[in-house]
Amino acid sequence: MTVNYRDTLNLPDTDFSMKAGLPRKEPEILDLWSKQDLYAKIRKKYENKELFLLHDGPPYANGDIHLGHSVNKILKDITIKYKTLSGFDAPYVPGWDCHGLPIELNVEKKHGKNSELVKNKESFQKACKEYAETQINKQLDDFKRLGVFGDWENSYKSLDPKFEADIVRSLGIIYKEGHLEKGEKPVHWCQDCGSSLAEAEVEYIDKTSKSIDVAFKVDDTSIDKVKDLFNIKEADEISFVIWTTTPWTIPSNVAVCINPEFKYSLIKMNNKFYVIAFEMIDHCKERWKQKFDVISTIQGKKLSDIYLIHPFLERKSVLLHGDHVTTETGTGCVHTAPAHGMDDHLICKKNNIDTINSLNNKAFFKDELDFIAGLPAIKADPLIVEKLQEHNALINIEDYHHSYPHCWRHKTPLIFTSTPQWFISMKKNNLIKDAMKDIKNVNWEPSWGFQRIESMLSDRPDWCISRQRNWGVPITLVVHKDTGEIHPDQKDLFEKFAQVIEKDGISAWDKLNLEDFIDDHEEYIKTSDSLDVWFDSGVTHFAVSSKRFGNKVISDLYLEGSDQHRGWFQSSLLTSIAMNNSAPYKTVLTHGFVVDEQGRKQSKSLGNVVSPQKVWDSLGADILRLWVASTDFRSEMVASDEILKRTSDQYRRIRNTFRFILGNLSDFNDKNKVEFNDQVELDKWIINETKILQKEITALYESYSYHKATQKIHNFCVNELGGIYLDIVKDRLYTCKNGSLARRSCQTSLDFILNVLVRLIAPILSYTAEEIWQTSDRLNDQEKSVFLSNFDTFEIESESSINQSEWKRIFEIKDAVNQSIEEMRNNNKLKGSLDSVVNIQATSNDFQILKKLGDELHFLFISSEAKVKEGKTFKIKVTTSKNAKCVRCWHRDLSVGSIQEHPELCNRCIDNIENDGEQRKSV
RNA sequence: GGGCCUGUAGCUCAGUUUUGGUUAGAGCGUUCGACUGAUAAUCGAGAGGUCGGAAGUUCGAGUCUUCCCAGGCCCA
Repeated sequence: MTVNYRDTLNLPDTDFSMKAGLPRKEPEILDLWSKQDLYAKIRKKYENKELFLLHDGPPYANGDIHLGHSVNKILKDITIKYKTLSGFDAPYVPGWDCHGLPIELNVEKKHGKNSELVKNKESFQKACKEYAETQINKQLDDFKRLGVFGDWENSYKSLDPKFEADIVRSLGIIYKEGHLEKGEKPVHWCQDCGSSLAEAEVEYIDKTSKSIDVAFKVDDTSIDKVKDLFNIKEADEISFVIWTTTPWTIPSNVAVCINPEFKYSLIKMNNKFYVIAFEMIDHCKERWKQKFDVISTIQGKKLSDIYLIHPFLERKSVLLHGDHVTTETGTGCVHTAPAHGMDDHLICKKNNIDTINSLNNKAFFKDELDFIAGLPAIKADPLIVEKLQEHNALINIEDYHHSYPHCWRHKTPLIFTSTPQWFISMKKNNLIKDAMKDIKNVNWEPSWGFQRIESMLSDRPDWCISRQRNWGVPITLVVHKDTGEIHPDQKDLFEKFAQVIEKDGISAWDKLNLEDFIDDHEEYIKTSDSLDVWFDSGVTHFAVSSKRFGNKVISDLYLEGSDQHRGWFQSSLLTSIAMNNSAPYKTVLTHGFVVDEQGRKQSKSLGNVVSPQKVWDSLGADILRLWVASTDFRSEMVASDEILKRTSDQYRRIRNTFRFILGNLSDFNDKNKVEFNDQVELDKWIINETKILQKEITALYESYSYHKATQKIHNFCVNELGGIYLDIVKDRLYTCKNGSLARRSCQTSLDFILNVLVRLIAPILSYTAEEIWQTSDRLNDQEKSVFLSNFDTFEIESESSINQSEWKRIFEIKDAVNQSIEEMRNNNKLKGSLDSVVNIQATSNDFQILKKLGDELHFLFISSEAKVKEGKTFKIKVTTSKNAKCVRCWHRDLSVGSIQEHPELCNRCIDNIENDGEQRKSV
């Protein structure tokens, strides 16, 4: 280029860099948000708007946050930001669950199990509290780093004395409503914890146990009856054979169950007589490796009112009927120890048979059984087996592999044993019935959430809320020291104790003197159990939502992982029904778990864990946010290096689209805006497309379909913008006269797109949206942050000479032209599309449409010339332009070389440089 | 073992309900090409799928039924 015509062009100019550098830039934006106190500003702006309450389920205050936490917080944040931009008052109060065993174990580990600090309850509680607080601070920084907006300074923590007091008050209300019950039921017990465990603390791991088949002789009082039933005369004694995998429970046996619907057979083996289920004969032969004869078979239901004798204790054991008896394995006769099994417990309760527990309240064998006295339950197995052998009651012993409950912390096998516990009863005051009814009024998202919680509720046992631990809220009950009866004033005592705890924390319970509260204090004692931590988080609707957003407020949304159908969704539901007779939420939305590319769960041992910290340090939190948003969170969410790389690609495309738009708006302001009716037709088209997009995207946000929203935004950048609009419009932006209508019309559209798009991406790409906002004065002059702006609602403009469906057809033709140009390229007939001349023969309809573009048709194809004529068929002919190339606009035109002053330029460019500039109507 | 859920191109997702219907779509990536005025960017074109598997219903199945396989959550 002899003359520097490049300077006569309007080329893009922006500080918005192509390379994002998110790991460096994001902390700066975080600082900016913090400095301008953005969250408080948002609250102020929306204080009188309609409330949208997303109530945060508290993560446990232990350990670094992992990808699952990130998914959960980001989904919540996207939702909150979308609702905010939609004009709702959508506060977010994050919280933490702070009591419980894992924290105790960490503190024990840190200070030593036998240290003075740990042994003293008060100092131990203090240490637990301090530990939890350090964990919270660490997690808090990480949650903030994700770009999550919330009231971080006023987050809720279940360790706050005020919160602890509200837990006590909640229990008080539940007590008043008649749902509390003292019971002695078998619970999972961990010998290492010295405590019963919640369902959530139990883990099933494969284990090999000793399984034994044990003979229970028929008692003298019943032998004749049994002989009659089986029609046998010669037998002196007959035994029922049971099978169990827990020999240590034999001393607690009080019954043997059979299924009345099954058939039972009398068999003769080694000259002795036994009864087993008919269906289990082959199974037993195989397991026992014995031959035996079947003497006779009768229906199970005939075997009633029969007593057996315990194999080595002087005690009778009764034969019971039960539907829970199956023919899956064993003998069809089930050893029943109500102290150590839920089915056993229930069937004995039904038949009014007392529980006998040979374990003491620490799950060691009581003194009365001298051969095993003082042993922990499972350790007694070999001695029990020996004892059975001595009494000729052991038919068979073998290894048995099964999935067995283990402690989630210790990974050691649990036992099931009865201890005195406090329960929230499901039936006593219709709690479960009311809950089952109310879940029908909740919107479960996805809809199968309903089936899930329904089936879980329908078979759930009473809720054991007692824990024999130290780091937890005390069950502030006062009971009679002899009878165990609850004090008559208990209803009022809850509030009194709550006030003490609110002032001095949970340690105050151990220190307070009953004489300060009741007159008959000498007759009563304080209970020492603490509350199940699930109770703590279960009452956040009371301790947090009700307190901050109005009494008995019902949250719009609970949003947690699908595991919470058994956890928090349920504990919240049950306490809320018990306290307020209503579910605490209107909608429950669940997300799946994070898995690796093979669909397996992420675990340290598999080495497939993606750390969120690494992601935001290397790629940026916005990439993590985009990954969360672009994944269908309703099922498992796959995370891997490749997927994050794809996500970065997607991000770059969106970023570069903004960069291009920002670059071409550097000289644009409100005064330059062109009225819609005066705009070039193509610019009108993209404005309408953008409005349609906005409508679609907000609808997708509304239905939590973030992955579809993300895809649509990206596709818009790629297809409508990159592939069509921006590509075509470049010519006009760069080459038209600076202040010309042709150029300003286009900038008006770009400005519109920018305004709409930056808001649409803000809930997801929060950092980038803010960076864009801060880069552009046009945006920044509206509000100081994108999050102080709102979505607008738009009407589709119809004052266009070419409507949207005609444009659709035009772009189909453009696709066809592209293919023809490509063919020419492949044949080396031309290189760039500006080398081409396009001739179209179109049928009537197409002709009428294309004609509307007039002389500007070639700009549509980015060719140097284009003509259309009417014909019977549709044909495209692409030829190579013979004309010289204009060095400024790169179009090939006949006029190039014909003007003396500018021999390298075309007429159009000269017009744009020296005269009024060209006119554009359509393209 | 049971309940609920998932399985469509290398990757992320549409399409599966109310309505079973021509050659199953998109974007990314990949390959080839163009441009060098969005440049570690952008534009164009191409390749890529026995819709987890099998059987069945039907004139016709990604879509309906049954079974199986792999995986997830929760339980036992």
